[in-house]
Amino acid sequence: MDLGEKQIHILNVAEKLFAKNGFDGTSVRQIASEADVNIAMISYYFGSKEKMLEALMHYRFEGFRREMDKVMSEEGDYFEKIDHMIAFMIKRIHQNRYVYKVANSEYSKQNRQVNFEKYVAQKIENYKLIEALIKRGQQAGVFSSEVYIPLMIPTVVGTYFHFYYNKKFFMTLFEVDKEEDVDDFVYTTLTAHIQQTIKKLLSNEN
Amino acid sequence: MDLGEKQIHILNVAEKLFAKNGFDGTSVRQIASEADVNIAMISYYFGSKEKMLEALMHYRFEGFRREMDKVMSEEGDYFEKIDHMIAFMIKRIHQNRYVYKVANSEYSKQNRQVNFEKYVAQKIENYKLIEALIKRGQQAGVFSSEVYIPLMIPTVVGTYFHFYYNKKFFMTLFEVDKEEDVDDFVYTTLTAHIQQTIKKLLSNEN
Amino acid sequence: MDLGEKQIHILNVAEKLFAKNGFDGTSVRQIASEADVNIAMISYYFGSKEKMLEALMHYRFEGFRREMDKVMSEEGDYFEKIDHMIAFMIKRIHQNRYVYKVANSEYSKQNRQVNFEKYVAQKIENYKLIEALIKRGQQAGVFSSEVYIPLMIPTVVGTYFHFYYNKKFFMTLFEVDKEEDVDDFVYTTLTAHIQQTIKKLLSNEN
Amino acid sequence: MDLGEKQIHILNVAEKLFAKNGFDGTSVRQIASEADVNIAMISYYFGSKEKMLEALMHYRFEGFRREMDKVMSEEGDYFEKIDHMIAFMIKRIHQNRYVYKVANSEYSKQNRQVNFEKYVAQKIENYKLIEALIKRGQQAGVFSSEVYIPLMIPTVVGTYFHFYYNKKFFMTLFEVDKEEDVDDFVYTTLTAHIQQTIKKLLSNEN
DNA sequence: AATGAATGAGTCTTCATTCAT
DNA sequence: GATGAATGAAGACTCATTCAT
Repeated sequence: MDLGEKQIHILNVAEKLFAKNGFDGTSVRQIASEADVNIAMISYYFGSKEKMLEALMHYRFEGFRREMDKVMSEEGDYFEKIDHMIAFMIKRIHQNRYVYKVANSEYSKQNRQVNFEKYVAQKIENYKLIEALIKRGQQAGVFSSEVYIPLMIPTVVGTYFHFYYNKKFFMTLFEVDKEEDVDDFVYTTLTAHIQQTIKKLLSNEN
Repeated sequence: MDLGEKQIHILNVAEKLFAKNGFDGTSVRQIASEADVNIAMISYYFGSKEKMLEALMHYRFEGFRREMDKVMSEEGDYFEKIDHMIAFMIKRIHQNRYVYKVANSEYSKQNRQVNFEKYVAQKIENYKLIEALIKRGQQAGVFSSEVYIPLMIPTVVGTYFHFYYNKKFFMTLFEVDKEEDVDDFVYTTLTAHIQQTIKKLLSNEN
Repeated sequence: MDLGEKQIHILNVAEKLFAKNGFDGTSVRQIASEADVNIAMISYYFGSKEKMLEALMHYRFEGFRREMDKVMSEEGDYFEKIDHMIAFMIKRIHQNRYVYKVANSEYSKQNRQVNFEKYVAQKIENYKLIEALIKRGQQAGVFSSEVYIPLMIPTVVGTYFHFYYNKKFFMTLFEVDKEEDVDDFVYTTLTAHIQQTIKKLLSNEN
Repeated sequence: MDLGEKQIHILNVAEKLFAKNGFDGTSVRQIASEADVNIAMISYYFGSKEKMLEALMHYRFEGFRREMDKVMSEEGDYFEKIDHMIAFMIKRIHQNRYVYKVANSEYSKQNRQVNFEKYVAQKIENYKLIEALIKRGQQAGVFSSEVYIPLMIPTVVGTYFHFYYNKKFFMTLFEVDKEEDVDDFVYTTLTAHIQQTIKKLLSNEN
């Protein structure tokens, strides 16, 4: 599906509303009104509310694997590669946090009418990339072998999300008042924390 | 608010439906029908859908702090205390995973009509408990000081949730087919992973 | 029906709420809550919401005819009798304005479930009293004969009600600000206006 | 707001139902069903039940002042002008008696959600027209000065309404059986009664 | 290609009343 | 005599989608 300017505008509006009020909590009326577009356009362009979310996810997630591949092939030792990888993941997720939020939420529902096939396929591909890196590091004797590789994803990604969903709470603890400084905090302190956590976990010494 | 048997029954039904279909995705009709109760009872007992969620959260979260306090005062060295604490947290959260899911989801919404004051107050209390333990460990020279204490919560809790929201995916990687074995996995492997992660992070050697 | 203290209390509360929000606009819940009485009591005491209104009307309208009879037998010439009668009517109606308001409103509805038999019977009796007085005056040659006797009731009563329903508007025109001064205005100026109107209408000179 | 054919149809249906059963006593379901229109159309066209009433009032009251102005500028002496004015007012009000009934009823409620600003503004304008006429008559020495001008409105309008709300009763007294003859009665006898009343009140002789 | 009107199913909540105690 | 729990019907309104143009 090739997206026109108007479609993209609608997706941007929808993304923000979904993040603010949830998928169910956002009506197509709201989206149409905020995007200054006729209500019928959503069905017209995307077919349905659900398919609009699919289009949004595709639009945002596209290119993740390719870029991550590139990042991981940058020169550096294994720990540096981990650093790059985590920094990239957090940055990418943070930039697309709105879609991820809706995606996570809808994905975990049972009788979902949203099609997550592509989303899952991408998850698998990304996991394989990470697994491959760690296994190579283990074979090289740099990384500890006593580690649950699949569970490192939840630690990286889950740390970010639990922080972000409760950012008000945590930013108070760090005495960060301004909303604008959150981005900064994510790219510096939070990223550093996750990198430190994973690297220590992978380290051989204990 | 003291809950009668019927109220508790309704809350149990609501909890599962909320977890399955989301708060907005669940109608009071559905709840009433599944609980085999007249629709009007929800308003009668709880006042509104939102207040029912508040009642549910109160019902489930009550006692957390007291129990956690108890767990942390069990004998053992600092690392054992961390082990106990994490095991307790994961167990408690896993048992109440349904409410936590709804709570997290609704909490992160903007124009929410659900009152989260108690929920937030509890978060703070729990955090203080953890912070106190770690600071004592640091003063005793057992724990590393180069650590972002507040961010350890997201690492513990976020790891669990991101695992659980995507359990289908991760259980495939661990070749666990049966739904019943998930509980087991959470209490053994996942708990071990989180304990290992946090303990390595807190360790002085690196 | 003999009314206990509690019943009367409920009727007083109901009366005010009906006047404020209309009969349909007032729920038995509201009445029960404001009267600090169990909801079931309304049905228990009166049978239904409608029958409660009937009880209220009976309670308030009782004695009207007897008193009016007495007023009209006071000594004085025919015009003085008219003065006394109008003053009495306005006073009585003003005192019971709340019930009259509901009664009027409900009475004019079509598919009403409220029984207005007694109310109508009383109307007729009152009319006969007035008619008799005027006819006597006409026979005595004091009152004009070119007058529609039945239509004088609407002129007396209607003037009061249209004034009262729009009291805010008219009190502004008379530069009366305080709500408390309305009673005074009704008993002096408004009563005088109606008396003047009817007496001129009945006068023989023109 | 420009009204289409369907909107006007809905308003006509609503008007009659409101008059019959009151505003609260009429459900949008009823209106929609009687007007053979989907329920959602009421919200779609008017926004809400309350706003529908506002639209109805606007639709019916529009043009009153302009027409009344015209009527009052017809040639004739002061008393003839009063005759014309009263005849016009009664005719206009009688034609729109349904809306007036609801408007009066809702206007006198306390916590009303209906916006009556325009309605009140119109009341004031109409009053000024009447006041001006009477004052000119007084200055010309034709009308008595011992008269409460603002209270003449309640006498004109209130007489009509109290008659109409109790038309069954009064028509019995006049031995008018057929509903169709009521219109006639209003335009002849009732109008004559009101004209006579007001003119006698304004006359200098007494 | 794009739209405003229209739809029917669905939302939560409140209603007056009754029932068992 | 009095009550709190419970009921089924109805309340106004909003939903995502479709249709005729």
